[in-house]
Amino acid sequence: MPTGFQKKVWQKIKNIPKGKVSTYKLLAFAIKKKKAYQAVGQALKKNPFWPKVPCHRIVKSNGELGGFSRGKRVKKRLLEKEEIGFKKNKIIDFKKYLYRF
DNA sequence: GTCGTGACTAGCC
DNA sequence: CGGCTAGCCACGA
Repeated sequence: MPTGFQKKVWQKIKNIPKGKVSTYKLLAFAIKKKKAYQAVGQALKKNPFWPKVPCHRIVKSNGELGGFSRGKRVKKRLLEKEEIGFKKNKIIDFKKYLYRF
C-alpha cells in the first residue's frame, strides 16, 4: 500500500534519464523534504515496481553505490549497462553523470 | 503516542 | 582515508 511520500519519490525517479544518476539527498530535496534522505531510502527499499522505477540510479552523495535490496552487484551491473563507469563501489567522474532535477 | 530501524549525510577526530 | 556520532524523516509494531 503505497503512501503519498513513496509515490512522490518513485515519480521523481522515473524522471531520471538513462545514463544518469542522482542521490538520495537531491531526491529528497526535489520532493520538498530535503532532510528526508534516509526516508527516501526506505521508500526505495519498499518499491514494488522494479525495474519500472530505476531505483538503481540513486546513489549516495559521495558517489558510492549505497545499498540495494537485490544486491549491490546487480545494481552495479545495471549502471554499467548504462555506460556508467565504476571504480570498486564508486562511480568514476560522478558529477558528469549526476542528474539535477 | 512512543520506539526502533534504515538503500543517508555532514561533521569531527 | 577510515571510524564514530548526532541529526533527520517515514513507517511499522
